[in-house]
Amino acid sequence: MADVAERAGVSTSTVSRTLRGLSTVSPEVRARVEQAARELDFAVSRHAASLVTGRTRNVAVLVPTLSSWFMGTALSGLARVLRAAGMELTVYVIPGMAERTAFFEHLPARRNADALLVFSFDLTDEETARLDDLAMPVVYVSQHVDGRPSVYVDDVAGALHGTRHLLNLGHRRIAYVRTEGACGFSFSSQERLVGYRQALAEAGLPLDDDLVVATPAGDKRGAAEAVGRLLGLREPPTAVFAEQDEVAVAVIWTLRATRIEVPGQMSVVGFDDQPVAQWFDLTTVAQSPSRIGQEAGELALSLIDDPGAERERHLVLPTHVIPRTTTAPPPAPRAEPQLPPD
Amino acid sequence: MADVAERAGVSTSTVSRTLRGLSTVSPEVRARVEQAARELDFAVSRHAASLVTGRTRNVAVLVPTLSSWFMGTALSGLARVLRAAGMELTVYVIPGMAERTAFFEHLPARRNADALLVFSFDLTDEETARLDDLAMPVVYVSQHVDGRPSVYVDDVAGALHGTRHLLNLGHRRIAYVRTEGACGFSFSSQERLVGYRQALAEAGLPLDDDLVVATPAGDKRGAAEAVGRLLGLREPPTAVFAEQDEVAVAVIWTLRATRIEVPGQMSVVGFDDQPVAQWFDLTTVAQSPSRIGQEAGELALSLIDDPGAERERHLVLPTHVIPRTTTAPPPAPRAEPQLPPD
DNA sequence: TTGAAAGCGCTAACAA
DNA sequence: TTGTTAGCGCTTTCAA
Repeated sequence: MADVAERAGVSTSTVSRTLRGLSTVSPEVRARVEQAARELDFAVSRHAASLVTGRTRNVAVLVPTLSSWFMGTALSGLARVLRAAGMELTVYVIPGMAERTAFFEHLPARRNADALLVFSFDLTDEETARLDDLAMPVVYVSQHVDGRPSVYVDDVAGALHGTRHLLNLGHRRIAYVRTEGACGFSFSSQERLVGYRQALAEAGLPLDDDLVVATPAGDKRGAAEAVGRLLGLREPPTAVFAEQDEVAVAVIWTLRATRIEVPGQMSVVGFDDQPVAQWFDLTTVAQSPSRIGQEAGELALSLIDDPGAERERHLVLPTHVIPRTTTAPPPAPRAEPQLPPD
Repeated sequence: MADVAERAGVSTSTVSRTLRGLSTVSPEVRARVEQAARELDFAVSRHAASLVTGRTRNVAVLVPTLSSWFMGTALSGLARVLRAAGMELTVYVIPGMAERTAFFEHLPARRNADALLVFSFDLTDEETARLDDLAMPVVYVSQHVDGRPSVYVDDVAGALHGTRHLLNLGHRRIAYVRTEGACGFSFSSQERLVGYRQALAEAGLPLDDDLVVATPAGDKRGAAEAVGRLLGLREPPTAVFAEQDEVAVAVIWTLRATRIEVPGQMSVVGFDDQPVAQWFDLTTVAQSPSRIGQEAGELALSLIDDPGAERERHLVLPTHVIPRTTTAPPPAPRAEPQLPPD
């Protein structure tokens, strides 16, 4: 910066003021400084700047992975609003327990970011408490933490509507396939199951635990086992509500391999509306991670500007059912022996 | 840090030495300092540290998007090696031309990162030159830039082997479906087409431009048009090599909707081995973005430590064909009128 | 093995 | 409107 100042024949303060766009610089001087900065390819050191301002112009995110549709899409949405605000994005990827422990022990984001967005973790109270004394706004995404700003999709309503869609088609035996082992995502998982149960209760149907099975996400083998359990029931389901599209697709795969027609003999509903849902023409509950990322980013920015505001703001985003071709009315019941035809 | 020093009854220099793991600290003092740091939840300000060391312990990446399988997986691999090295990861998402121009104009990474990884862009010479005087190592990923460190998959060989697989099955009319409009990814795109042509040339087959069609990635409609053009040829293909799995899936979708059997009447090969390839049981050329990310990260770290080394290192990663159920020998040719049977 | 002091590159308060 | 000066929180000589 001293170089720029010298070349423009001004002091470093003036260079600083010019480069930050402060209005207290005369046009001629501004022009000279900008010219000099361009010629010298000068870029302000954010480090030096934040040392004195205390603001880093950097937002940190904590994510379990980068390689999922949800995370990729959400972070793209977030990145857009941060870029527009001139903020940078630092990503902490915490795939397992060891890394998680290390992160919470050292909290490396401390003093190195202006805000932290925590995605899709099911935090312990202790971990939440650690984040509380981080001295920066923390926004919880895809989870709700009481008394802290959170952005999430209405999983309960989504599952409720998806299940209702099946009920409205006439299904009475509806299974729920949840994911297991997807530690960190268990939050949405719980909520969706609640919505499913709520729909059944509404319809006056009993909750049959045999109809709730689990499988690791995206695993053909596990899905086959889960479907196998359902098909082996005394009274098997005529429809399946899957916690995620990937699970729905695995279920459909298994059913088709067994020559069980979808939706002829079994209807399937997913949750997400990932690209794969289109390829399978899957009826699904759509959510918009990109919107989630965007809203979370905007909330974080507003908290940075005014740490008092919206401290307890919960933003609940909507979902909507997209009917496609994997749902239909249940097959006609088999002739029931005890009732003579006509 | 002053607080920690006071609490431990030492100078800030000693705290600094302790926290950086320097060996010139006596065990008792080290214990006291670590204790104090823990009690005060102290984390070093990277900003202040880098101001004096000149190293930021931060690696920047430039990516066109975060919401693709390739990027998500590659960045996960990269994040792993960076975390192990105690480096942080800053992501610049540059989805369009406007953002790209802005990035290259200001080069915000300058002085704010120790290295830059540029993913999947087809850079102009001018842009490359800009990056050259960034005063930090720049690693090019998924592209080769002469004389600069690059990490990429052997797209030519991949497409060559994929096409050969079709040739070996007996196919002679093989179409190539490329993506268009996916600006920034055009590099791999070109290379794969080269591999395809090479395979045909090897087999002594003519290059028929009618067999090369384009479609926007992941677009059902566009794929239908492209497939339509192929099916309308005087001599339609019996197999399709698709530049990416997503395109292959769209092609299969269209074919099946038209009651053209895959692989009975048309074989299809993809490139990537994304999860969707499994769901479609797609024969494909597999690459490992996670490995790419990892290697790129390691290369960047080594360049940071020793800017002289490996300055021109090109790391070319292998691919392999995964045969699944979308490829088979071509259908028996129709009876040819001019030859009497037997 | 430890401490004192200088200074990294910037911004902010104050003076001019 | 501009310049001078102090100091942000560290690391790094250099001296002890």
